[in-house]
Amino acid sequence: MSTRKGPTTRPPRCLNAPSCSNTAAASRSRAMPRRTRRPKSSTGSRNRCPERCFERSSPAMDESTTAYHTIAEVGRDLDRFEGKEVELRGWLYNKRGSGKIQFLQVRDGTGTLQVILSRSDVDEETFNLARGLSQESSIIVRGLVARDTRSALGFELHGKSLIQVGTSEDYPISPKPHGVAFLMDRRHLWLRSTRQHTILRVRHTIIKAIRDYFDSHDFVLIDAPIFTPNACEGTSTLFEVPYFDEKAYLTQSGQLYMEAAAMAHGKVYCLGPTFRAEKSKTRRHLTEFWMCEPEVAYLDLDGDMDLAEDCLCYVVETVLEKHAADLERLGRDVEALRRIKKPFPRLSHREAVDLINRAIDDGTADRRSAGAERTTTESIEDDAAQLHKPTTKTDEETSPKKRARYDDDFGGDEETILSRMFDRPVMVHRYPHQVKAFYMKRDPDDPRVALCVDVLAPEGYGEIIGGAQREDDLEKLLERIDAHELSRESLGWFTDLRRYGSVPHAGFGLGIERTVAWICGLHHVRETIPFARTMDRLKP
RNA sequence: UCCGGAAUAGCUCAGUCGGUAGAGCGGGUGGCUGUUAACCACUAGGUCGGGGGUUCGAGUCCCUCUUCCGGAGCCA
Repeated sequence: MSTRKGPTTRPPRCLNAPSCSNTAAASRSRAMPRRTRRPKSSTGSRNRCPERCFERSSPAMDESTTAYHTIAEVGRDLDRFEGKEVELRGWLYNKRGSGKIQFLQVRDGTGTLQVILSRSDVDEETFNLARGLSQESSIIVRGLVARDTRSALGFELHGKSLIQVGTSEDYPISPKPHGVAFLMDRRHLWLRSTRQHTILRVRHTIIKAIRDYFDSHDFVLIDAPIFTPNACEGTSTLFEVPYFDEKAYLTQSGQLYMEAAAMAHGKVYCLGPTFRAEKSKTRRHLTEFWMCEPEVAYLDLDGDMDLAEDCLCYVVETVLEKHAADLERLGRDVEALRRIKKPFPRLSHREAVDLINRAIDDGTADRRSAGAERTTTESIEDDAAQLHKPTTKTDEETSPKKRARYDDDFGGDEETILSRMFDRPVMVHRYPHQVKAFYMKRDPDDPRVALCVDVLAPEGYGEIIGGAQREDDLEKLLERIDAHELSRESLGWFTDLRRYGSVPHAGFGLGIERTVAWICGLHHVRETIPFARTMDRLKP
């Protein structure tokens, strides 16, 4: 929907264009919106729709002083709008009132505003229409903008007229807490709830910040394919799909393609969906998730860590600038986010293992998982209710003391312990090579480890970035391919990159959903993506 | 796949020792001119997840299946 500032200057367009183009039957069959008050207008005959649909009588369609605005627009420029009449188009979020006054909470996508309808200000038909509105009815309201300290936004609207555009009967998500399964089944509606609305707006900002960061550092966006002929990393389970007469797989990483692109453009990144068919059932796993993967020619591991650190700081800073109040409302400890500043601690895997084991021995290891103190329920209001819910107990006093090992990857527990020791992301580098992907370069100073890095978000959130310097030597790469029992032939294009002007290069993959969960302080990644795909959820 | 937990009104839940089913919210009706998850009164709403068993009697005990939730492994 277009938004206009100031009075309408171009001819208004019928919102309902398809059904207005003289398809009388279609138009008649749809519920005729109830219009209760014809706004005074002397030029109402212009732009009339040939059918008797509501657009022609909508206040917006008349050339009056009232223009259509969003709640955000009004809030941004309150000095200009105060005392002016505006029109809002949105949905009824909640309603309270008496026989003489009605308080409508109207959301329009940009915000939620209270509209007051007094019996003394409007005609009876309008007042009764307001009284009878149900949750999520779509409505168009006109009224005067007024400052008021009783409003959370600092202003409200004194309604003068009201049109119901669409009805909404038995809206399932009532303004009370619901269970996760119930809400996930109705994710298409849950998106409208304040909390979910806020989270997806923060997600938008995070993705935009990531793109802005790379764009402003001379990176080129290169889109990686979704269909791939073979496993990129060989370890994870892939989704297999028929591809004409052969089999294809949904990509689990754009990484290899980014290596090719980096040899063409120097600095590149991709940002797209990734698919893993692993049967993971945890709060940090999805079968379909989004990843940003930068790749840079002539970059070594230290440079790669610099890049990851700088990028994350920019993203956090940007989110804090735009969403500090939103994060507060989500229950996020904003001060903890403000501490996310360079430099991030850098530990070798070996040092990290020692640190973890010392903590386990001292009994200071904190295994609680991130966000565990909160339960996942939701009301349509901000999650004040959630914060008052009884805490769930998650301390695992009985958990066996499993010590970290030099020759093995971290488990979730170890990651959690480590990430709780620092107030900013931790970069753990040089993991044992045998637990890492074939394309990672071995450390020339210690062939037991790979030149790789995992960035663990603090507060128990764990891994949000995995990166590495890539093996640029043809012979060594071929050895790795054989050792991992991958096909030299199908990776021929990839090994070509080492035949024709190979250079040191590095990159990483940043998980969008885990980053959103961390920044928003969420318990589970399923709330960070509009329509989560998990092991046992493909709907809606 | 493995280990735990759960399933009762549209939703969130309670239901004691095995004795014929409860609340709040939501819906409906009425009341209230500044409400903030509004409030007050009245009202409708149930195959207690499916199947089997024990018992005079099962929401409650046992077996089984299904679904969901949490966790592990793997990973971003």
